[in-house]
Amino acid sequence: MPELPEVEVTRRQVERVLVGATILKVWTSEPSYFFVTEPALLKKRLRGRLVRALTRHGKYMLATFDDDSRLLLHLGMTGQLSTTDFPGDPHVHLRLELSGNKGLFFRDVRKFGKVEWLRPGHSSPRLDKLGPDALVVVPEEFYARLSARKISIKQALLDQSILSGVGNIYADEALFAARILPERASHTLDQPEAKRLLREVKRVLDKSIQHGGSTINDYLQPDGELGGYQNWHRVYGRTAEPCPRCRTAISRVVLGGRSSHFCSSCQK
DNA sequence: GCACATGTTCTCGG
DNA sequence: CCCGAGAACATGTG
Repeated sequence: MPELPEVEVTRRQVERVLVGATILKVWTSEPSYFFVTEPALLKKRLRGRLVRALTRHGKYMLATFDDDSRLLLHLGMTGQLSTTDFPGDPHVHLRLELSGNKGLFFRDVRKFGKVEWLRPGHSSPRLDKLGPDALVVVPEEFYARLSARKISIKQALLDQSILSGVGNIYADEALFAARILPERASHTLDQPEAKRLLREVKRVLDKSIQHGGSTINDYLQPDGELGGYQNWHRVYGRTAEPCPRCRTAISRVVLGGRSSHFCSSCQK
């Protein structure tokens, strides 16, 4: 479900109920690796806190509280934040009761998501190793980072320590738009190609945010609405369908353990 | 039963 | 240290 656009759409809606609210009550499911911070400690640290801000870096959201402690959230593969509860649903792992009769609910079927509380003035290794956000990075830095690596450009885009926010869908869509093959070695892209690729990365991410993200299986916005950008995917999930530019059948290969969809004719 | 899934992280061998 | 392949995490869908 969640790459940068889905996380940003989620952040914008959650911000409206969370910022300015006080956490009155915290409910958690049983301990699991979903909880980087143990549920018992998490409850103790969150109760009574006033939320000052909700920001995003790549696929991570970060809530900042009145005492300068923070809460790091990652949606993993199937995580979703909702402003309404899922009564009786066994996949809900965190429920926050907020002032003003509001609530925030974290559901995650596969539990690849993460919740980590950060004490004031402290960070987290997961946060520290992230590369620049895909919507913020400038072309010069993007090019420099790609030039330093011999892995495929597809794997470079997916590596969150090189660039953060791009996942499997938007990597394929951006490479198609920039007419670059996913197997191309990262360091073989020249400066104009890197610039073109970054422009398309940003264009694809922005457009998806405008459409509310991509709903492939179960992604829902916090208000329960479906995303709409899946209808604009040009190669992702379209193996063997005609390329929208040249009608060549879309190819699928596995790179870094993830499927890559591309046109072997118009991507070079 | 099998293949596959929008993510991250670790291991092993080269 | 860099790189690729494969697996692990947990659960669902087709």
